[in-house]
Amino acid sequence: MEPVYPEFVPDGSLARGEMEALQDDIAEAAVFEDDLDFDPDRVTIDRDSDQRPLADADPPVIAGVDQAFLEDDRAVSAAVALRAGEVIETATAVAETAIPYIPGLLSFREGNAVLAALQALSVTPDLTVVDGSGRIHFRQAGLATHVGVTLDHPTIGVAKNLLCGTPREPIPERLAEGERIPIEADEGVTAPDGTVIGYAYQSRQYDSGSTSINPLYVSPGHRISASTAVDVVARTCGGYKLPEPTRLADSLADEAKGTFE
DNA sequence: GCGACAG
DNA sequence: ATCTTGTCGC
Repeated sequence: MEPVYPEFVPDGSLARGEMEALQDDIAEAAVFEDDLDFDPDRVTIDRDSDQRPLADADPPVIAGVDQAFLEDDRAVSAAVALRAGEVIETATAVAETAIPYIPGLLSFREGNAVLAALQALSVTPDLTVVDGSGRIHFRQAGLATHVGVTLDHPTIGVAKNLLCGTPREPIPERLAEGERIPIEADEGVTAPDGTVIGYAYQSRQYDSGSTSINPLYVSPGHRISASTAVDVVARTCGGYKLPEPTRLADSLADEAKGTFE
């Protein structure tokens, strides 16, 4: 995979206003509806789902990317590609973090590392799960959207915290596993008020007890709708809070740090 | 001026 | 994100 729109490749030397203007352009080019080359219902991490003799096609390849940071100004990005829960390829890459972490401008800090890791993959995933937000972003151009549009590749953003937007209903202390609550655009988002820009999704929950797990915040990156994005994430979670592609990329990024030190 | 803010 | 051992609760 390589950039289809080089003009969207994150440039950390831009002025803040220019970065935000670029995000507006990216949001304009983003497609927040299903435009996939595979059937999302065929997404699975069940290794045995492919044992049917007459399966008409291979399950789609889903990739996950995550970053870890070196002590200098470099980010290590790891990409893991899976087909039916089977790791078929991994790749890592490093890139400079031109700017510090600034809410709303994350893609200008980590975007190049992500693009480098995805380019290092020889396989072209059918969809990539990115750590961070997609459409749940002030200008509807979070890391997942920025990367997806730049590559014109289907992406989903999975964040552990909500950046902006308003839950349709207050998030309870404890959500049951599988529950999803729409996140709607408000005054702080450049989308019509009430637009569903993502979902709070409870990927895992303890059966009972005092402690509970927080939900994930899933949003479309590019070429997928908010509801399909949650469905896909639900299909890739296997007993852990994070979807398998992201979880594996997370640990790989940590291991890879030693390689670039 | 205050508050809120992915990783 | 990152610094970090044990520890409380499934």
